[in-house]
Amino acid sequence: MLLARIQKLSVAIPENLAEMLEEEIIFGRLKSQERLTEEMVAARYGVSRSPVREALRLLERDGLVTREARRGIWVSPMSQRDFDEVYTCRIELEGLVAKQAAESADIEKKAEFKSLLSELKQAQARNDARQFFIVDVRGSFLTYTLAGNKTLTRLLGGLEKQALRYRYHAYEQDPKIIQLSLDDTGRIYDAIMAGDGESAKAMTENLIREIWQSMRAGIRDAFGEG
Amino acid sequence: MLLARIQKLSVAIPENLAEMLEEEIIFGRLKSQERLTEEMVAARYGVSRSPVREALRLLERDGLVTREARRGIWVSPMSQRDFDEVYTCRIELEGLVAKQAAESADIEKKAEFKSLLSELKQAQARNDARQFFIVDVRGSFLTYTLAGNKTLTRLLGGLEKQALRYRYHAYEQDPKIIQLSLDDTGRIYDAIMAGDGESAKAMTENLIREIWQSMRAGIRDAFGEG
DNA sequence: CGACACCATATTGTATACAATGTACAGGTC
DNA sequence: GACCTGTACATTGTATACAATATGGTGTCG
Repeated sequence: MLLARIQKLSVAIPENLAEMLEEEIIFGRLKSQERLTEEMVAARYGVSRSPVREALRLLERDGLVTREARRGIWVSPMSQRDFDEVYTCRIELEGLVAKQAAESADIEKKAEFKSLLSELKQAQARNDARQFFIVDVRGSFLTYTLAGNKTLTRLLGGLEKQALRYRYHAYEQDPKIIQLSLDDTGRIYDAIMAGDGESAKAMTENLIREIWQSMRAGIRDAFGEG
Repeated sequence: MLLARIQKLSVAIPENLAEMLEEEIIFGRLKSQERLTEEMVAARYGVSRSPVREALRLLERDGLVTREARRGIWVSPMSQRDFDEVYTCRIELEGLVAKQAAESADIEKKAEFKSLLSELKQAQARNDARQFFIVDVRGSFLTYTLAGNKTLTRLLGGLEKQALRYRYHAYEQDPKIIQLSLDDTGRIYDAIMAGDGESAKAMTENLIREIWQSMRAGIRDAFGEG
């Protein structure tokens, strides 16, 4: 509904289902560790279990649900440990993708960062967190596209969604979190547009590391160490 | 058959199918861009299309097959571009996992590297590339286990398999490639056992970078730039 | 009273039937 | 002769029926 739709206009049922469930999970309407039965999901969306199974496989791939053979499927638990895992990986991979994006020669695509940044500012000004996150994710995907590294995009796609769960939770508790990253994000976009790969990489790593550290205690209090 | 079996003794059909197909792809019995129809695979292994579909989803997750909606499924093409993608990601993530493994306090598990190293030497002495790769992969999974980072393991699982395709191909062309990494691998194992995370990380990054560079031209000649 | 075994039920796993769609080839038209 | 169109076929996508298994409760035996 939100993330994958940016990538392609696919109309396949499993992908659409997955997108909708993703959004439910990211924005907390499906809570951590809540159980999902195939039949329930199928009934709810008016389809059979076949496409539901495939959708759940996709969510499993992206770490949003956890499956135990013949036992069932649950929304993946959140914990400080999981949060740390996601963020240590993100530091490395987001840094790499920022560098590769900066090294791209696609001037026109790079220019899109300008409008994205103003959209981010608007969303921030209106305190519209949901819109902020949506635009932020579009920025991530633009970076991925520029980097032109399908493998890296595939890996980051999953991490991004897991990370967003934590970020949205943090926002709910303290809305000013979305202000934290705006200035740095702008500087990173500038470095990418300027073709300064090393700088984009370093700033991205720092930004993610900072967000990680600033959120860490709150995550532990909310979900435990894990 | 080879890789996943190390992780668990699962007997689920889709996982087993995926393992067997993985091995076929890694060792080149299923060639790059060869088409796979669900019915074909199902008939070959004597099961219905349902578990085959799930197995193919798993392979898709790990980048070994490429799916186009309603068009079909192919063994993922190999190319220098794809090779570069896999290796730039591996440098970051394998470095990270080596560091986190070194920081583990699980002495007993760490000791397993000793026997692994001697197994590697044996395989090398006998010029048994297949065995060498199998043991090497076990070393990777031991490292992943020590790191105790499920997210990172999930990400690397896929990359590892893609990388192994290229490594086995390179071996077929020039068997001495398996000697390249043995000494460095030993030093990395030592650093992990000694708890020297930064050193393990640096050496791992260097090793993978070296392997990458040394294989790059051969990959291009064999599969094109992509 | 506790523990173990057994059975009922809920849920996932697999097989199969049917639907939708993309591809290739044949035929016709300009 | 080239290009477009329509139809047959191959293949994936979805629905449904059935099988296997894990869970929870109940009853019985020690």
